[in-house]
Amino acid sequence: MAYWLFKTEPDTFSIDTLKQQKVSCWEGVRNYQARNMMRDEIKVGDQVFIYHSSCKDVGVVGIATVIREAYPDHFQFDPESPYFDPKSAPENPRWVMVDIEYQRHLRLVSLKRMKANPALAELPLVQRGSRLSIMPVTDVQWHEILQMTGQF
DNA sequence: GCCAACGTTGGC
DNA sequence: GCCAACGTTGGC
Repeated sequence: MAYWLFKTEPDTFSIDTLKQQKVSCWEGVRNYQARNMMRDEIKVGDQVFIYHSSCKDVGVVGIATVIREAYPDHFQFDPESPYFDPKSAPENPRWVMVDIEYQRHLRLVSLKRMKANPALAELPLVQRGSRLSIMPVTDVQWHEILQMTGQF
């Protein structure tokens, strides 16, 4: 079982939306590094921190579980979708998604606090200018962030 | 809204 | 395969 962090803009899709839906696909990842992790490494049962970006309270806000491994993201074929990719062919889909299930909210762990924690210096999120939308989290980092919520 | 940092594209 | 130009991301 591995740990991950998924970024989302809460104006588009928030932890509250996920809680309401209970289960959701994670569509719209259009970055090769992030795609490769979904395609090759993310497994059913993996644990995911949900992170809110581009908003007032930037940081980790909750936990979800992976319930379905990579399969084609159909939005890439939908011309009406903002995630449409005209260069992707249905017989050879370029982009994939996974499904996750809501687990619980966490008390916000802000980016500011994560940046200030030396134990998280290697987290891609904290390293200068990283814009990865999906990134691996080590066991140590996972538990450190959980500790920072003060809730365990 | 600004802007730094990073990814992608395309000409050569 | 290099690299300059361009587009996007995301914190502030």
